[in-house]
Amino acid sequence: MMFSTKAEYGVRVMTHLARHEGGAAPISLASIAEAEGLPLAYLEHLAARLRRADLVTSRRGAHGGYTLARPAETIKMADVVRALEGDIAPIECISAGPDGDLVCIREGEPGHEPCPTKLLWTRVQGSIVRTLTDMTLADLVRPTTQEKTETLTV
Amino acid sequence: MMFSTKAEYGVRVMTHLARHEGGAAPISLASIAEAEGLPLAYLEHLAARLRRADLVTSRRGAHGGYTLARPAETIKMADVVRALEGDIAPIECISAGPDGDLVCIREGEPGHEPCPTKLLWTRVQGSIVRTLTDMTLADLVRPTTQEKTETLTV
DNA sequence: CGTTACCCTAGCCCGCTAGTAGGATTTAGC
DNA sequence: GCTAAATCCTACTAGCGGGCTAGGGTAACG
Repeated sequence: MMFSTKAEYGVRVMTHLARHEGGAAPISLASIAEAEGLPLAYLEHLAARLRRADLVTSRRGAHGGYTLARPAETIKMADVVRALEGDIAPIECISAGPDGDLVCIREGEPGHEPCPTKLLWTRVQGSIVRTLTDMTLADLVRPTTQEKTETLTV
Repeated sequence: MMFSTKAEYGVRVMTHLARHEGGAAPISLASIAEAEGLPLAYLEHLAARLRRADLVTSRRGAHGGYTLARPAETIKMADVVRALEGDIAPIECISAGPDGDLVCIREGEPGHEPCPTKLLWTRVQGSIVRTLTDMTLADLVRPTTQEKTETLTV
């Protein structure tokens, strides 16, 4: 398993919001929880993460709830997943340095070249991030043209 | 974090074997453990997985050890990772059905269309599997042309 | 002013990861 | 054959993170 249910549930919350966004009326978490069959108390944590990442906006009080912070077309799934799971790294040894590019933990220890495996993990990371940034929330909501056998076999 | 140290250590063992495979003499786990700075007892578990997957062959007794089961060029990294980590699925709800293609857990429950998010996870899964099957062990061992900024920024 | 919702903090349980421990078995070399 | 070097196998464990629950505080609508 690679992503936890945080990503799964959170993405489902986002798609629910995107689909039922008719008027300006916000949607309560409780109704989402019921519709999706997910525990409300847990969703609150995830909603908090989404809000802190400015992906949704909230309105408190009666008839309050959540709405998307911006149009679904402009919400990259990479941002959603990152808000929920934290940085996207396939493995501990690889992480994003301050300058933004990927570094191996033991890079710099003299005589100790970076993991020979760095090439592998950076490629995996790259392909994940690439597919995630190429998709927007709108892609998940579209009338589902169900492009079936587009994926590889395991 | 997506892959555990099982994948990391295991891949390092494989690259170590690929690089130091001069003659027919097998390489002991103890020497690998020392060279890579990894705990021997733990590597034994990983070596067992690699052996059961027919990726390495072992010789017991004095001067025993491990060798690659076949040339590095023919060893796909996807097989290595799968041997170590189990099936490659980005998330619980998606798994490989008996027929080989990906199914959503709650697919089939009537009225309940598959996760609207299935498209997302299958694409992520596809891209991971694709990069992993496109690389062989030989690619990790080559004189490392260090293709630096090929990866995306996080 | 009460109800409806979001918001925050704290904590709990369980399974898995990352090991350790200890022994049994096989082989090479003296 | 004996011994040392190695793989094999099973069992056990500490710790941590995931996946929640609990309980209260706070803003807004009617």
